[in-house]
Amino acid sequence: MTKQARLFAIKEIVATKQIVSQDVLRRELKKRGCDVTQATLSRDMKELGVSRIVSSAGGQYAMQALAEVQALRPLVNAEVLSIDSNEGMIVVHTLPGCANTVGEFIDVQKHPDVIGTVAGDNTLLIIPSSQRKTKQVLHFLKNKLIEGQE
Amino acid sequence: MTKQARLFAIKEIVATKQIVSQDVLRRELKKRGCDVTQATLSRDMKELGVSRIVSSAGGQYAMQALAEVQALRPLVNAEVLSIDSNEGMIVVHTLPGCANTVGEFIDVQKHPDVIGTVAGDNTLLIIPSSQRKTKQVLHFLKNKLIEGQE
DNA sequence: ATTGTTCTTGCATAAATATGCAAAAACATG
DNA sequence: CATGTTTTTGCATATTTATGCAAGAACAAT
Repeated sequence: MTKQARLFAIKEIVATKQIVSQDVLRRELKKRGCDVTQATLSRDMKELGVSRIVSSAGGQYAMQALAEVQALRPLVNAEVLSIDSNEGMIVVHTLPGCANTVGEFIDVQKHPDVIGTVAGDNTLLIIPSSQRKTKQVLHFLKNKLIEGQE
Repeated sequence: MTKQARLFAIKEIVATKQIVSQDVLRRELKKRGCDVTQATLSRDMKELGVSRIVSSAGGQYAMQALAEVQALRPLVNAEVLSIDSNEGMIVVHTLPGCANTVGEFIDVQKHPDVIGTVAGDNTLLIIPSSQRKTKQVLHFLKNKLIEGQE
């Protein structure tokens, strides 16, 4: 697994699960076939701008807003946190305020099996032309949004 | 110096200075005549929702929004008007302008079967991880949003 | 005042995170 | 390919943060 893939996996895990320590994250990554040490994760999180948030309720990791992170890339890639789907639609999580940008980016592709997108603040909903096409569109989006190639 | 005064001083210091560790904060407080241990500050920051933010640029403490979201729970109850669903998604109606708040509240739960929420002004769409899970998620949300229990 | 209760704090230490350094891997160039 | 350069990583450990426990302070009710 490449470093880039690991960084994205970290974003996705942090966006969708309660991660309370780097060691928990390490185990989560291991499940996905990525075996690295806590030291590497400490460096990754610094690079990604993922921090531990504490409150009376407990502590967990979360992405910071893009503005706070002096992000190197003005790329859609940096704004996308995770991509999930169920049988009939696809949900993309983004940094706060970025769903719209990512939605427009997808719109201009004019993929024949994407009939529409709806953007909230940090969540983007993508509707495939048919439930049958969901997987196919999901694959297309992961390529497009993460690796950033055709 | 009372605890309340100290908590206020911490907020003020964190908002105006680069605080990179609890020990730096401890020295800053000492200048103002407040001499406490690092252990106390760890507890204070948890209570205040002040967290350490890291990025390539370095690390420093800042107030966090997540704590505020958790504190919203009592309000969420009042803002929710209705919860309905069809086979594949759930729609929550809220007071005007409140859909976003309720959405964030649901997001931070990170329920494994909720892959995302999209908020309009007074309508919130919730996407379950699978159509099979819709009923289950619906039940969870009714508990969480209406009865308001854990 | 006495007793019981709750809150706050420091101490010691456990737990978690960050980092210097060297090795390995990836990349570039002659 | 051989050689020099940069990047990535693990190891060991330093640094930083969190917490169990007991003592002291604050408060209440009798």
